[in-house]
Amino acid sequence: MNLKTNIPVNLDLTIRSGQLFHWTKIANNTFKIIIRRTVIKANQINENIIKVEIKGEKLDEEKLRTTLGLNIERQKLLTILKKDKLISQIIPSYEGLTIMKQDPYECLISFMASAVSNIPRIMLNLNNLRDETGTLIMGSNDNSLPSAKDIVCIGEERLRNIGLGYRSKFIYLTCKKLIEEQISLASWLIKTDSELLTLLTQFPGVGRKIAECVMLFGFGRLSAFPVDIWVQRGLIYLMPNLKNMSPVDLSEWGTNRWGEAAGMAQQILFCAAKNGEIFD
DNA sequence: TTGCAGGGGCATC
DNA sequence: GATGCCCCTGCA
Repeated sequence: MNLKTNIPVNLDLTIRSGQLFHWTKIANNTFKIIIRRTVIKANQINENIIKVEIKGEKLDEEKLRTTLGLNIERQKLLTILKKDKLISQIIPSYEGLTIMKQDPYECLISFMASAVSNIPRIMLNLNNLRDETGTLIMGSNDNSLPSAKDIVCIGEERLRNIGLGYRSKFIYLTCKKLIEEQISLASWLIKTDSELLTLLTQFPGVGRKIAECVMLFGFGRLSAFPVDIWVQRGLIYLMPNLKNMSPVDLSEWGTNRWGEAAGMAQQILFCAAKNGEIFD
């Protein structure tokens, strides 16, 4: 199936931008992405076409487009950011970047695993978690992420053996809470942003940063603005007068400044800072 | 080899 | 609000 976009997109840039951890590169411009019980092979044909093949559970075209971030109004968001004199200077390298849409539960577990870690390690931990405790996706060689129930059965010790360190306790307790309180994350889709932030930060091990990531990448809240060390550095480079603000305050600041384009702004800032582009 | 920093959060003061 | 601690991996 070919997915077309009206505005150029860059799959490679998007996938490697640190928003999704469940993927492998299998060829030039071709990636294998695991989401829930589906394996998506995505191959960028040209700047407006991505060819996809799927294994496991079916996803219709609309769902695939949403998953790959092709349905958000990027033209509109970029227009907002380009009017901002500060951030507009770093946009050109990242015009093809988009925000993908993950499963809320998988996104929550993934970003809990990301705390005080680094991308290679996060991907290693999550790969091992899937391989050792997930279940095989029919018609593929890949496992899906274990469910909350699975993780409760596995126990904290097993998570530690997988290498998740002190995050193991938090992930275990969060899954226990999900099961015991019969929480359906899907039912949170109708919550307001501030309600969602409050609910997410009630999970053990989930503070402002992780909650904002889950809102942005799992719930499609494009005005969320997660602030980690890289985004903080990026902001301070562009606006030195922000240097005394805490990450929590910067998060609010970003959402207030860029509104519905805040999520896109943070992703651009994150990439620019990590690539060393914003330092001279 | 060693030391350090890495997409935080929490308890304690 | 500031500080120490939680774990372990990649990297210099």
